[in-house]
Amino acid sequence: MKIYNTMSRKIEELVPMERDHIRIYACGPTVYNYIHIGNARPICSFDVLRRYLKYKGYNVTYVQNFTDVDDKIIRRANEEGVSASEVSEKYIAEYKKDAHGLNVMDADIHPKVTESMELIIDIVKRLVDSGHAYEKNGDVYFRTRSFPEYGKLSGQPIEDLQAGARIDVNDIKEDPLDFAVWKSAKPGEPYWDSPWGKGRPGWHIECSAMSSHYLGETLDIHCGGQDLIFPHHENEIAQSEAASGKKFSNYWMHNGYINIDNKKMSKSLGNFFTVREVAEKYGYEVIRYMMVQAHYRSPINYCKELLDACKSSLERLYTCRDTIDRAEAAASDGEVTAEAKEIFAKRKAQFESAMDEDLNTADAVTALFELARDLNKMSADSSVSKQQLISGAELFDSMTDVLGILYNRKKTDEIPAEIKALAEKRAEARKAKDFAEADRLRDEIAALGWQIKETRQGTEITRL
RNA sequence: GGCGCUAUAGCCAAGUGGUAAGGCGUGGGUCUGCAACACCUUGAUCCCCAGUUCAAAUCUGGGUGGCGCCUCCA
Repeated sequence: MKIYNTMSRKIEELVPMERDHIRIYACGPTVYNYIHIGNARPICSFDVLRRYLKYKGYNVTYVQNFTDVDDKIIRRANEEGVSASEVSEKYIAEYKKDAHGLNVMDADIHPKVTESMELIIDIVKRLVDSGHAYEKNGDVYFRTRSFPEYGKLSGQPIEDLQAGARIDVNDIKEDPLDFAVWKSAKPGEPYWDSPWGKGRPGWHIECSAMSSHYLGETLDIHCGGQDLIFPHHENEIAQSEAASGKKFSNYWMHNGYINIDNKKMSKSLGNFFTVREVAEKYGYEVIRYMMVQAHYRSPINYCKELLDACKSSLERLYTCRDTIDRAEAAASDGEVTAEAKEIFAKRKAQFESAMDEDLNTADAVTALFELARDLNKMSADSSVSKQQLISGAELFDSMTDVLGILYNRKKTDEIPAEIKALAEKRAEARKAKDFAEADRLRDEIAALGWQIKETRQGTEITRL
């Protein structure tokens, strides 16, 4: 399989360090608010990566941190008059609700900054000892010029960075390019004891510390949003490689943005929609589908029209899947025809070659829709065998599992006796060709929250 | 100013030099009491100009438009 490596700016063959094992580190959220749609993108995109690697038979170790100490968290805590940890704990829980709603698997390890202080202090110590960092007034700064390759991920020559940099008023630093790896505690802030006094970690150092601890000094893949390329990932590379002397990550993957009116959605611009509010209107799965229907590196322009289209597309897939089940229940035993085998093999190959090419989920979705059409036709064919439908459904399910969609299939809920009675009355009315009465009963059933419709395999009653 | 991304139908969106997937929507049709679903069908000289080539959405050069990053950000 191939993936686009931001470091080389090329699509490369993915070669793991260990043959069957892939170690992935994904930058997780700073937990000071509900996540917005833009935050949901890397979560979903890299969940698909993980699912596909597993589908391919790899053992995946996936680590995603929670940044639970940070200026924004502290500010929020002060605004609300609660402790920083109350804020972070609350939003970690809310994050998990959203992630689960989006059908995102939990990471194998979800380290928190507050629980990783020893690791962080240790790496800062090593950087100070080796001369890559220095302490000033209780702060510790990374000496950026001590890492000559600085800028290699973002493609920013170090001189241009300096020229274009927003001027930092902090004149404590030796060089404006230097960045904090440890910050001394200001009054009222949470702090930890360190060799440099009471303080807390800078933003970038946590990922260096946690990733190497859980995954080793060299990662297979490091992922995150495009806006993390600079400075976050650039700084991680500098710190990690300066500390270990080894390559930090073999591959770098970055997802594209979600835009609103063609402008980047971000918390700082305030033009964001939370996952929560969109999910209330459309359901989580429409969001998930929206992520998957485009390629992960392309921008997505978020709008109502897109959500509506995604919702309809998803319904088509659900209808197909339900139709297969009904047809299967009605079908009799028999062979999978050679023609069907050929169709299934073709769709499978189509799906895999799309996914192998830098996770082209847009093309993978095409394979899924074409399979859906094939299966709709088979389901309508009265001579189709049970085995053939089962085999098709298995393929269909394996694709939707990789994409992480169709996870809300309605269980055949128990139909209340009241509804059953009304449905029966309607069936009699239809038999007697009293269609006005039949339609009235259908409306009555709908008013009670149930939907009744005719299918090729008979009348079906589902919850609205 | 530096670095980079992008331009494909009404909308969304793939596309690996050989003559444009898929989805949504629209119009038409088949099926069904109706509806819904499904199936068939309806649609693009691929932003502009030049070049390379037997052949360009695809490669090269030059425009134009849109977007992002350049120490808060997914």
